Amino acid sequence: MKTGNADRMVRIKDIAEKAKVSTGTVDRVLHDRGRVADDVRLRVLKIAKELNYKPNLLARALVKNKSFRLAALIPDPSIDGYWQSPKDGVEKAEGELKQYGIMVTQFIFDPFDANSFSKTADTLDATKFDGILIAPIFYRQSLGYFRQWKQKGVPFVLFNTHIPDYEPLMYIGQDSYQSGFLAGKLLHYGSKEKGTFVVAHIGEDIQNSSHLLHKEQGFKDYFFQHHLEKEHQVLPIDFQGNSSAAVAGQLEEVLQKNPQVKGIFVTTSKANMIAEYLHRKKVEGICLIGYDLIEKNLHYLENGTIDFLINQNPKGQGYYGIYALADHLVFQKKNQPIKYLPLDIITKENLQYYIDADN
Amino acid sequence: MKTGNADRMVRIKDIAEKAKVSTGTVDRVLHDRGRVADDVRLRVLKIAKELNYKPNLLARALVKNKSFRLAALIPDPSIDGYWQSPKDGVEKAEGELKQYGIMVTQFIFDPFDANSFSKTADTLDATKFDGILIAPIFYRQSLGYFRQWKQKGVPFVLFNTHIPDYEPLMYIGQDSYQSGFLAGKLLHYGSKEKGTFVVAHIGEDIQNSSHLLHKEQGFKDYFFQHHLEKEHQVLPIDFQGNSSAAVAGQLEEVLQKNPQVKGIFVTTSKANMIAEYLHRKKVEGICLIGYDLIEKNLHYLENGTIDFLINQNPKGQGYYGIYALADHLVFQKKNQPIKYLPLDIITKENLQYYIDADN
DNA sequence: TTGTAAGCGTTATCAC
DNA sequence: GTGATAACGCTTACAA
Repeated sequence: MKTGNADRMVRIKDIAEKAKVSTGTVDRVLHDRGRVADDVRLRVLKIAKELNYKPNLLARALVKNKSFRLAALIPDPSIDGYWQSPKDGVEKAEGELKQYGIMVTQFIFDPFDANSFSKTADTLDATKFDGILIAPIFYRQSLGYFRQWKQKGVPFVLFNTHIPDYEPLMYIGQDSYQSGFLAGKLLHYGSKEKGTFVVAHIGEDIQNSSHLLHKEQGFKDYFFQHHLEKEHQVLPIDFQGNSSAAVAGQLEEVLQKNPQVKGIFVTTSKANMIAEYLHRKKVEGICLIGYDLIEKNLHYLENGTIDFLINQNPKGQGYYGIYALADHLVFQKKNQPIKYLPLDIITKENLQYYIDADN
Repeated sequence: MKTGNADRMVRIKDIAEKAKVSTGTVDRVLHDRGRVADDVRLRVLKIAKELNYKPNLLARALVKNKSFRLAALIPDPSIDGYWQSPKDGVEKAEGELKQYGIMVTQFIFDPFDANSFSKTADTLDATKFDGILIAPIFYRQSLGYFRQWKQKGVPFVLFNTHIPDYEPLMYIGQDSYQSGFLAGKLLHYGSKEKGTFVVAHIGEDIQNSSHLLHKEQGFKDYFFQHHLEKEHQVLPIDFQGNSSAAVAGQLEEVLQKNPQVKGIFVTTSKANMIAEYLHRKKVEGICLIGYDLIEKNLHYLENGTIDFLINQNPKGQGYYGIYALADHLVFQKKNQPIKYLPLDIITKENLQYYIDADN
């Protein structure tokens, strides 16, 4: 039977009394604001440590009572529905943090247009914000802004895509390579006999999207590390075009040439396009794995055409992103530099717990 | 481009001014403390609503500065390692909430001894606590305490096992039935040819553990609902005894009698006992699914003997349990009555994200 | 029935 | 360099 430490919280006042100085002095020491004699400084520091002083975040936030303006640069969900979730997460966090003075302004750009990204980022006057959350899906274009923000001392948090240059306050998101590796496991588990697995890249500029290649590499490495290259051929394919019809045409051809295809791993959130074909043609015996719990995918997950979806908790990315900034600004907690969100394996049977309102 | 609402938070003082009364009166109205004229009451209420007043939780918690004593009734992790995680979760939450005056006293009992449970619960003087978190794994024995606590007005939160009688403040945990259903899916996906699936109950008094039966039922229903009863036989077995040796002996017999066993679903956290046998005997072609990320299971997950573990986020159960009480007591937020935690599917390849320090 | 004022722990602004 | 003191928004004695 263990009891939590019952002693009252140590306050600045306690330190002050013990050090025979005023609270103001203690505060200056604790915050390194200078203008304090060296011996006093050391004494206060020592006592603070002895007493294991922990600031009362409540009181701090209360007195600061400053409002913080955050900017969130998010791709347009009406163009790519995937981004609805991070947006929801941002708004959820905003709602919860409003009482701490957090206000979020959203800057929405076209995820398929690097220009739109730049233009939107240009309208964001960094001097007007205390922190920035951004999905830097265009690497080259992002760098310049990072440099500016760093210079101006505006902290920024990355989500979805990691760009370590210029040291963001934090990165929140996925481990692409490992998710591909996981997809390898899931397809192999479901289809152990000899066969071919297709890695389908759909509707993205592969050259500019290194995370898709990471996924592919992880997938290949699964079979490589398990010495399965002989039995299981991996066949990466770039599907051109963004319509179901275009994908269907190319897929038909692939399947004709490779009748021994046992599984398909879609590296983007477009698994529904493959599923549409498989379902319509009543193709059996091909396992299908994709990413992301978007509406269209869920439909095929529920009717059994898609076996698994790997979920990157996109809502959580937006949510924790805003929280990371708030923790930094309001509570002055320090953040870990990287937070990888779990690779959730979603199937029809456990889906409900991942789309519940408050996740 | 959408901007968060910029207006300053409405304070009690604002309402008071508008209603031409003092803050004290507003406070009394808002907290239903009576002693206030009816017309004033209505006026204040109306204005509060108009202004969309939301109390500043920070300030409230700060001034209350009351310490809350919570009791946590948890099974002994040194007897069943599973309980280490909820215990960790409780302690993590305690650490974070200490500054809000939350103190937790742990009451540890033997999970295999209903008597120990009762004795431990007896030592818990409910009048000394402001809230109770409990894993009520003994149904009959729990009821009496619930009744007492309800009577004394001490809020209690359940985790791991749901007992809706006497309306706990909240239940946090798993959906047993659905997890069995999920296990059915996973085994079937990995082994589609004709065969037998064993449902293994290990080391628990089945009659007293209705959740094990719920798991079994969910598992069976998966095959039933997919019209697979003809191809896939489900064979429930109660393994007697708690040692690996005992389990191995019984398992050997089962496998001899049923050479067509394609998968085993262990309804407890003891999958490692089955795995130990399969691994030692180098049995191939049997998929194995169990519960819970305990040390022994992880070993066999990592060497590939266990294919999947279903994780109920046990740490989260302890963590959210304490938080639920804190939200209620400190912040006076209202809780939802049930929080089902996701059924996480864990495999070797995504394990790392679920055992990371801060999950 | 209502108003006033002290105080929660921290920060920030003064005056010394 | 240092110490007093007023705020932040809310609760709660206590006074009126």
